[in-house]
Amino acid sequence: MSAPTPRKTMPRLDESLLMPMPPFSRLEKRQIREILDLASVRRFDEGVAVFEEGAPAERFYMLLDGYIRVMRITPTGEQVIALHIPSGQLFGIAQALGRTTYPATSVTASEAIVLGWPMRLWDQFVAQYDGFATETYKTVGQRLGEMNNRIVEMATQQVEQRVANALLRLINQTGRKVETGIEIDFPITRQDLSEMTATTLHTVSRLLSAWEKQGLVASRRKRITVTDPHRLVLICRGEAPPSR
Amino acid sequence: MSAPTPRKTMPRLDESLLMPMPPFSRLEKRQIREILDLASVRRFDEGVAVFEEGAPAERFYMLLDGYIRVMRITPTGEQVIALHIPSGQLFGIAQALGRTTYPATSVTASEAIVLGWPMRLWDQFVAQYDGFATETYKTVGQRLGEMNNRIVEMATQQVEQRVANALLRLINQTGRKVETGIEIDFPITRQDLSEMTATTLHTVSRLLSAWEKQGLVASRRKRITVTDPHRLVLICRGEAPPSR
DNA sequence: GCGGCTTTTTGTTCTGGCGCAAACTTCTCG
DNA sequence: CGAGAAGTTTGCGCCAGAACAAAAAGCCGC
Repeated sequence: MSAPTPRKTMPRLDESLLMPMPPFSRLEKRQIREILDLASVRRFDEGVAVFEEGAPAERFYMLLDGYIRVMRITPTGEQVIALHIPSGQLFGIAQALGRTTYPATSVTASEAIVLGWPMRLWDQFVAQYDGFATETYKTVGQRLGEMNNRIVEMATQQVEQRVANALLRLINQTGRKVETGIEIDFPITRQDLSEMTATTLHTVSRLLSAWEKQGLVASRRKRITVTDPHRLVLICRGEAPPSR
Repeated sequence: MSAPTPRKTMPRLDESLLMPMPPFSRLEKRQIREILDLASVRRFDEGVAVFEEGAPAERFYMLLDGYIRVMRITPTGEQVIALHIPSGQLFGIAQALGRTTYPATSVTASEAIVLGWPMRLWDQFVAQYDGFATETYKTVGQRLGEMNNRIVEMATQQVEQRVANALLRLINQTGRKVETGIEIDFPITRQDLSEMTATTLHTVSRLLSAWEKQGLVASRRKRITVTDPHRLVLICRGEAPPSR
């Protein structure tokens, strides 16, 4: 799996691309030019690994477009999805946390455009560019908080509430408005959802079917639209009767 | 609960106390003196909150002696223990992750001695003291990794394996060698263990009883000694027959 | 050494959701 | 357009572990 995507250095990226991204937002055009000139650009197909858990952390990345799925695989082959990263965020920033290997695998959840820099530039970026470190650690803090929430959820909530929570988080972070509601912006299977919520694809399928009957969600193959987020919130708080 | 412990500024701490702690290990005696002179020292009884989740993050801390339990409480009152911090580590370092409130509650798991500084000194420490930031983020990275592991564990392992894992982690990080094995260095109840592993105190009690019969652990009220870590490792890998 | 509190143990019942199995639907690609 | 692959739905039985219940053991202060 994960066929190596051919390196493809695109013509010349415009500075305006990086301007709105938090780690670079305080920089001047000139500085962003420098940074861009040091970067390599690659396009990845959906479902391809950018880097694998345990590999030496040789590069760090900025997701320009698409979505990244951060996952871990157990010795017995089970997969657990830790989180999804939307475009505009850095990832693979092991160095920032004193690590020399990647702690998890990053797979593209959709087609994606990725900037990459050699890890040795990290300290340089931190030292040279104002706000780079602060903004980066803010992101780390958010991810840490999210993981914390997941632990609490998994420890205290029922499957139904966890799945509702996962859906809400997905539409908040990666939702796209459509006529009928909010759609998750990348292809996602029942299996994926089950790997995010520590359950089975069967249970997720049953829940989604039930919700669809009640008009909370609509789904096609690999696509999920939340049509009534409000009632989903009630479910994830346990304030609605179980859907099965 | 958590009666306010009277502020007690101790006579004058010696620089050698802070020398071996990673965040300060690269500093000179003179610098450590400066840092110590800015700190307030407090002793906390067991089971007292140093700060509460959601409170404005006004200070950051270094645990000089004892153990800290980091926990979160759900709206319905259930408690989840996120991790234990041994002495020599910083905690309450919200600022480092761009937060303005504490993300969790810190309670002393034993009597504890704590140094504290106003949060406004954080940026100053980072800028002024070599290695302070690096070492701190290394700790953050470790905690993040640990939380990650817990998510994977909770998602893929059975209760028995999770409890075995929790015990092993405890004796690794906070174990003290005794004649019969390795004892967890602070008082810990079945209830606590269940809050670390997302189960009930009843199930933990049954497991510990079974293990005690098999000679893996020995326990008195609030004290647990692991007498055969090796076999516990087998259990947490699922390579041993279930103990019930 | 006695009363009350906290912690632990043990028994019994009950159920959420997993495991297994099989059919069905939707996409893809030659 | 037809075959195969990938993804989804649904039914059924079972069991790990929670919920409920109660008693026993250990600890503390007076």
